[in-house]
Amino acid sequence: MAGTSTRDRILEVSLELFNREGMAAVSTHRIATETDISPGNLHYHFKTKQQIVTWLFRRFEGRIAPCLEAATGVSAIDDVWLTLHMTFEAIDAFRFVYRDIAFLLHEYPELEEPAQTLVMANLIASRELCARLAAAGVLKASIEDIEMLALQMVFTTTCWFSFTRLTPRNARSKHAGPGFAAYYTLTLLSPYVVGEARDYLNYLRGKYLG
Amino acid sequence: MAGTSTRDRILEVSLELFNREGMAAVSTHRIATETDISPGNLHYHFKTKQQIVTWLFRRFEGRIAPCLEAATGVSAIDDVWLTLHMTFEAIDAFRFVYRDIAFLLHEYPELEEPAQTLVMANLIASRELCARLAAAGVLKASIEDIEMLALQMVFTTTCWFSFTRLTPRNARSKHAGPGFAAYYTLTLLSPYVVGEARDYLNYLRGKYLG
DNA sequence: GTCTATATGCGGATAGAC
DNA sequence: GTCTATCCGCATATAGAC
Repeated sequence: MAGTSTRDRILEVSLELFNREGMAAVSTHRIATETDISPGNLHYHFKTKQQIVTWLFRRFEGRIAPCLEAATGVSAIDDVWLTLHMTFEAIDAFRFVYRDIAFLLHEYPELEEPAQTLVMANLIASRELCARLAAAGVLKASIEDIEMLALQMVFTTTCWFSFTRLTPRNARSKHAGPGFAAYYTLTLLSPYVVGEARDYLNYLRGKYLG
Repeated sequence: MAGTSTRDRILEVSLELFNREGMAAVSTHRIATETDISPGNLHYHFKTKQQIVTWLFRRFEGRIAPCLEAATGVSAIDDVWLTLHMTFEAIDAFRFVYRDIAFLLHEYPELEEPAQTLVMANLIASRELCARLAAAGVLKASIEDIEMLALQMVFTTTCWFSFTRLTPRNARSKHAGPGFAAYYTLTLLSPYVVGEARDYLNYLRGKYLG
């Protein structure tokens, strides 16, 4: 942590706390305390709590962008697995965003538009991903199938980690990581996968269900 | 509204406000005002805000229970559509529960166990539903397929309405209702549906994608 | 059961010294 | 840049009269 600016440390600590306890439950006093600075100093760097949230959201956008980029370049199932894993790791690192998204948007309405734009970008990328797989003969799916698959993928990437919060602790350890999330998403595609790509799916199935 | 007790009116107004603006954003003062009573009177009926939330949660459980019951009695696809529709209507009527579930559980940890129990009951019911469809020859799916399908159904029923908040307004009007939610869930089953049951799916597809 | 008035505390934000 | 001290407002919860 030495060498990093106070400003960065505030953002890091905030992210950590927001992820763990939720944005609503973490006060600015708390952030200051855990950063080992005074409330006044915190206010020097960020005039409002909203500014902290907004900065973190921008970082989230920056972290997700290359994942979506990668998604539009796939040509095989294991590419998909990789990009899904990347994406879920990014979302996991900023899980406070989708954790209670309704509250976040209610509190800071300015984030509604960028949040929706992000989801829309995700939808477009997912659609492209499915279309490419279909073109490559990995997927056998109609236009309508692809549309629904893309929607399923976006829904899953945005909401999965919120859902794991609702599964009992023992099951949660099994479902909580980005690995299972990626596997889960792949199973959405699996009924449409044809040819030797199935082998890869079966390999993953053994890994996550065995 | 005449004839209903003040206590019931408080619960109704709270539900309405919680659903619309989120539990965190609605104060007890606000509830009192909208119920046309004083804060003191509110406190006479419910000592704490938590008691209101807990009571509403119990009502939610009561509303969901028959839906899960119905789910375990299906034998054809249109039964599924009916029970899904029922379920989504129930969840929609109490959408504040899953709206920011992480916040709710953080604020009132006593609800964590009942909430997880509810999700688990939903999972068991979904599993049973899929198994019955498979036994009836409507679904062609392995044990592992059924396990994942059940998980997909639970995930969708609990998180779908939170997700719709993230789609832009024009798309939202299309996706927001219980009808589309039920259709979406059915498409998760559709790749496994065999025989004449497909006709029903195509009928629904025309209705929701056309 | 219902009211008015108020206690109490917390969270966001700020002032001003160093 | 960083601190201490503090203001302000809101939300929960309560007291006590009617």
